Amino acid sequence: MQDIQLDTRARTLLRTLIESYIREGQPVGSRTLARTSGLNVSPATIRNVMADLEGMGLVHAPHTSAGRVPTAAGYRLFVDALLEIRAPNREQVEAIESRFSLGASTQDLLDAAGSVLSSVTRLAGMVRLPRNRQVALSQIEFLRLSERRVLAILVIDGKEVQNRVLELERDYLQPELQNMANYLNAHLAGQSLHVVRGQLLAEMRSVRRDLDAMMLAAIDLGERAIGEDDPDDVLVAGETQLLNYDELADIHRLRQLLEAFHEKREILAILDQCIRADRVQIFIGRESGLEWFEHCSVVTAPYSVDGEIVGVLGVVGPTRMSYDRVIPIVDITARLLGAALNSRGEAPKTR
Amino acid sequence: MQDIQLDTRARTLLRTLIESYIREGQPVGSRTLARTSGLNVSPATIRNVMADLEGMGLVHAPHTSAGRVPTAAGYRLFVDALLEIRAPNREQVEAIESRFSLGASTQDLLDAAGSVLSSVTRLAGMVRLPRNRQVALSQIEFLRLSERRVLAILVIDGKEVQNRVLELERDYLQPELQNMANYLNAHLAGQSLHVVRGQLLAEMRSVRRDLDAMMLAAIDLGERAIGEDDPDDVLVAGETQLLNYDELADIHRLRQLLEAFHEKREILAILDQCIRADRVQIFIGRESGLEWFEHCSVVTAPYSVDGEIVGVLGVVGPTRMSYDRVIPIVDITARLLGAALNSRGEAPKTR
DNA sequence: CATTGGCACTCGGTGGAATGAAGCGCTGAC
DNA sequence: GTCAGCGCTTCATTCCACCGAGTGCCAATG
Repeated sequence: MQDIQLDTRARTLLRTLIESYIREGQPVGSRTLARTSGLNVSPATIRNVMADLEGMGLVHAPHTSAGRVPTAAGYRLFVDALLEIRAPNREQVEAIESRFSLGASTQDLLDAAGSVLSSVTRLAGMVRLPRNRQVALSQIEFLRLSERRVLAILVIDGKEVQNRVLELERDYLQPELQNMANYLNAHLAGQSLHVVRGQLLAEMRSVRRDLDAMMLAAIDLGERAIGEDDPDDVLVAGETQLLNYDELADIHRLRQLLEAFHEKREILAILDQCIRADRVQIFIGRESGLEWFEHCSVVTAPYSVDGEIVGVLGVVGPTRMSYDRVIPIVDITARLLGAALNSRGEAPKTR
Repeated sequence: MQDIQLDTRARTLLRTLIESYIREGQPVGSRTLARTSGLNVSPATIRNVMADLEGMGLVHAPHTSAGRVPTAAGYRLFVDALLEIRAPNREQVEAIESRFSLGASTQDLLDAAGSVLSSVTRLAGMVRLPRNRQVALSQIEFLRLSERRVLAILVIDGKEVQNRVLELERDYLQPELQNMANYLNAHLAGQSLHVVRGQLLAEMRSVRRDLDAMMLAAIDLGERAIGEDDPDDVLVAGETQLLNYDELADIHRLRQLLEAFHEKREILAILDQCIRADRVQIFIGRESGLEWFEHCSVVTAPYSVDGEIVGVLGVVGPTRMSYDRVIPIVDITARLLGAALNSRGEAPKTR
């Protein structure tokens, strides 16, 4: 895959070819290209160029006498160098924005993002749930369930609530637990979860002897409550949209695809690859490393809160999706989701 | 749809026809029937009988010279009168039983039930989540989140935890909340949720003037915490199994089907119809009231805890599913799920 | 009267041939 | 380098003939 210098004409042709193929879904012949490319050349000339492009592996003829179809490499070059991103339509932006209602919970916002992606792009949407490392812990409480089981309640951002059942070695009475919670709240509330965790660990290691037994137990308990992080997960929306695309209509493949969405593990793997990138990323066909993604592409963008990337969202669809439309939508959705999550951040501090 | 008296021979023929169609998925001709029915009659005779059956609307010929295919009415008669349920295979029962691991949470058990149904029957499984009216409330706690928002924590069966955020008219301080929780726990813990609710309402109405302000507030709070029941929901598993059946392979229908599973509302409606029946129930084709169920059947069975029906589970598949295999599986799964939920019921009382 | 064998008829599916359209490669001219 | 033209390849569609499965009807039979 050495990168190849193409003259302007070849680039124009490749671009119009791909655009046409994305629109029509059928091999594009030289005559069509001659008409639509805007260049003033004859089909014969175009045929020559196409032969070159085929030699470079950018296009491919399904059979001797059919038009050309872009290859994965062709798409790659296209999105990297030839694609003109449509300026995001103002109405669309507003339409998306309106789906993120102001008072919504994190879960609602994520759901909304998934459904926006899927409905606006008519593809399958997916949202990597945010790591909650950097969300602020506003309160922690313990509740004795039974002899050795304690329910830890984490209130995050003053809104989200998480429960965890802890199995303990000895029995704690409710007043004890109350005290520990008070201690932890006094010291740690308002910090982000991973900071809290770091502090707890640090305190446990270094200043152990300076603390009385209660605080020590409190720290231990706190660490255990925070430590067992939920297994990160991914949210998928509108996978049935993919039934609309003929090239995926092979029942067998389709089943594989839908099951992958169900399992989610592989989707997760793809999204995890993107979490570092700070802008829109595109995987074409097998670039994702999954064979059954042969005819699929993935467009993702990370979203961030407080300048820190907390998750990724994106869409999956046929390789011939209209990137010019999809890319800005994914981009905007990521931004707006980030913004929505952000604006909701000022938790009313309690106590 | 007057019920029709069929002589033994006609019944035998209808049965073998349907059995054959379920196996092969293709119209059944008179010769095949003559061979497989076990009756010692010629194809010609069978043709006469088939003409009668067709007159009664039990079978139908897709075109002049094809074999016969059962109609919805035919299936109905078949499952009502002709079907011989296979005795549940002991190994299968054990296989299913083993999927309900002993210590699992309610959610896990329900998931397991869905996945068992889908994998064993190779159809789409669904489980109506149990109404939690009759599960015992073992503990209730309140946690002040911010000025007017209180988190109510319901511990059910000593295991399950439910959170609800209540928006209140005035500010309550944590000690106040603690008192109210104590009061409620003392009076109500261990009762089933709907009993609790009834008690709360009764007390509020009748003995209002005998209670001090605190208890009154406590009762109000308790009522609000319990009152907003989660919207009941349904769990769907393995809907991609349906992609295996040719008769549903029409992409368009398939999409409708999968989207229905996604939406779940219509599935819910079907399941709700079954919640009263105390045994396996079967809907064939349009009997469910949904046109797009044309070629689908639904087999359901309620499951119960403590003798009280708390939910329904079942499968959806093509009309020509093998009822003799599916029915006992659905039946057993329902029983085993009930048993598993039951054995887990003895909540360790706290406090 | 129920049963049966026979016969003509009707469809749907299959396979091959014919036709047409789309499009390419190549060549030779400008 | 560009282009028109020619011949070739391939796929898709159509048409037709044919086969097989299966029916409906009828007349014969016990």
